[in-house]
Amino acid sequence: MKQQEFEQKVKYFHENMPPQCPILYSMKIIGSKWKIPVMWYLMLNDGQHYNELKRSIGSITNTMLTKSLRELEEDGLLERHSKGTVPPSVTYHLTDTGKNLIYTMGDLFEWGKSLMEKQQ
Amino acid sequence: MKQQEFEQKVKYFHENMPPQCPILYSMKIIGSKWKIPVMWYLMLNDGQHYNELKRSIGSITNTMLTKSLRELEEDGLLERHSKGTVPPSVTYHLTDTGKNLIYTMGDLFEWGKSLMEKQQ
DNA sequence: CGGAATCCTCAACGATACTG
DNA sequence: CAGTATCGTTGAGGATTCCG
Repeated sequence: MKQQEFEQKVKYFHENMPPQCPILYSMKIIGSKWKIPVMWYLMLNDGQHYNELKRSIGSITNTMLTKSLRELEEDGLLERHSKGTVPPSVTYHLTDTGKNLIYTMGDLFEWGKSLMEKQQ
Repeated sequence: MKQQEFEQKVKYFHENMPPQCPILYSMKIIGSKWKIPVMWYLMLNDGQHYNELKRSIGSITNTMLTKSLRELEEDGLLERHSKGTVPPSVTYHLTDTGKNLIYTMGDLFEWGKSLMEKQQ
């Protein structure tokens, strides 16, 4: 990245900044401990059931998985599909907004990866 | 974004995933409350003094500003330049890694912005 | 199977005061 | 000017148990 590109980006940020910072807003939505893992394993295998997802993630508790799913649903990053049967059958699906988020994370993935490699 | 692009990204993530997830790694570095604001105001005006930066951010305490600055320095996102004089004169400067991070946030900025607009 | 309810712990953060 | 030191608070997250 050139200095000039950076300055253009700064200018763009400045001119397009709404009252509340969109980055902080995004971080609030995806910043809690299990949000990224949930989105991640749903990305790898969309439409997983609750317990399937729980096994994929591994160490998450019911409390936190439920809480994360509810919040992500409320923010429109995923959808909950229930069949309403007994026993229950519920699957979770990324929305376009959710997929866009994952896609958006590509650059941060690269940034973190190169920093990891630099630090060891 | 098309479904095909998304799937290519998923494939890429999968094939390039190191033992520890780079996104979680990044979030750990910049996820605490004041990291983004500190980087942000340093981006808007690089080379600010400690108290200048404190006034820019506004509501941050000494404790948290110092802690954030130390950690960001340790992770190589900014540099601390001290003149070693009395009274002290210290300025803070983004490194290339730090500038790259800010630049990288562009997509997340857009994602959050469009979600904000959608939600009200 | 897919959760809900409760209780508990600890670390992040804040408030305040002080200093070379 | 550029921080430290100390203490108090709060809420995110964990552990456990129970339920239709």
